[in-house]
Amino acid sequence: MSHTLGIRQAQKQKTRQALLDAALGLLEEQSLSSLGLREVTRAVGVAPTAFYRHFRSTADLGVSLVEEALGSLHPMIRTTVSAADSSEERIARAIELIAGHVDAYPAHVRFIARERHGGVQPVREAIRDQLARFVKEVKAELAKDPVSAGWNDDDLLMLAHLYVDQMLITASLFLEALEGPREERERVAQVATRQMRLISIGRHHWLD
Amino acid sequence: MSHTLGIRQAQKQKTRQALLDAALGLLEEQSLSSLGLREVTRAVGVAPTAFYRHFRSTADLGVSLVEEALGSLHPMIRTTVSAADSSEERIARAIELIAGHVDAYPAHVRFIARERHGGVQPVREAIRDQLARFVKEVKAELAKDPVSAGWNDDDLLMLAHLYVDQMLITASLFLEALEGPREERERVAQVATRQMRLISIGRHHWLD
DNA sequence: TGTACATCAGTGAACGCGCGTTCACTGATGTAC
DNA sequence: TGTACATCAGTGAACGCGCGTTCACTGATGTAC
Repeated sequence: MSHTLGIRQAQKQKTRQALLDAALGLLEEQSLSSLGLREVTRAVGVAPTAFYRHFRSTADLGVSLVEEALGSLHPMIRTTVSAADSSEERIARAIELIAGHVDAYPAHVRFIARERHGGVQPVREAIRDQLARFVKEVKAELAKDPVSAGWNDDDLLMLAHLYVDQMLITASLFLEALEGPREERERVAQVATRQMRLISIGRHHWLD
Repeated sequence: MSHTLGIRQAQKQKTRQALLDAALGLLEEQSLSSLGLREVTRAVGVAPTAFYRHFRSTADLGVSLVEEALGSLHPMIRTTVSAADSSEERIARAIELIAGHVDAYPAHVRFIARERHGGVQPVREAIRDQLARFVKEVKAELAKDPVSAGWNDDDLLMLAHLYVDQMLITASLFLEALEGPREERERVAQVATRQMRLISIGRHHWLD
């Protein structure tokens, strides 16, 4: 059987996760730079001082949230991009995948969109590092694609950036549409699909 | 001669502008949702209560900053986009224009990037409204361009969004590069140029 | 031009409040024998 | 298995501090005559 954590360790992890979850909830209506340690512990139902058993500061908690929000996304990004070009059907699948992720983890998506350019430096850096990894991985996927034959490194990097930024923009638009009517959601999907299509066309004629 | 403000009105405007400038400075290292009214008045050298003679709250001040940062940008955007397609030279000019604006008004650019998805709803809405105006204006410019002959409304809208988002992304990258070495700045310009080129290619083959 | 009154941008004291951080603590869990 | 000691996640009181907001005020500027 697999290794089981001791009772103490298990309880500690549970409290830590409760702090992360509570913070994520509170961050729907404010930025990390105004999030108070006491707010978070109050939401969880522990003493303010318990916070320090898990994080040095709210900035530190923010860095952990970045890992939680983006860390597990790498495999998904890879497969999405490797299938993101060529056929119309593949573009549609990629858009649906983004929409589905926003539906499943709206608070995480909001957090990343908000703090990417937010007021807390270590968190900005953590996000920037994760996005740089995405760009690198997307670039590697693109390099494998026959469509990229003859492309140089700078061109691949440029396209990888374009795809990653496009995904973030689309995710953020789907997020805004969550609170609107159903048709808003479809408008976003339609615009995003056309943009992907235009990028795909540009890609195929790049070396003309 | 032009109408001159009374001494009282002139002094009031001067204080108001000092509050806006001080806030913009303080916002380089934090988000609006954590900006304190007392911080701002302290930086200007007036009593905290003076703040209320000009703004209801820091959120209100933020909305004024949005107007200051984006309100005067519409003519620039229009001309940039109407010249943004077709030749390589025109793309280069557009990129230079963005780089120049970031150099001239880094704090304004940072503020918009930060608060576009930030924690203060009225400010997010003010930015969203201004960007929607940009999209509308860009779309109108694109419609005039011979390259857009035969394009339907949705396609024009999609491309207008793509251009506006691309400008914001590029501006935000130039901003980050301001603190780095000279070569970083040129790397950003190079990537942005190639992306504009790819979009331009996609645009020309859209109706193939 | 001079006078008397109105306006109003900025003042300064006062308030109650929640903040981050410190500290010595408690008691359940873990470990050595 | 039982016992004695160590660990350490979470507690609760206490601290000094800066916050947003209120209020009655002052005195320079504006206006009416």
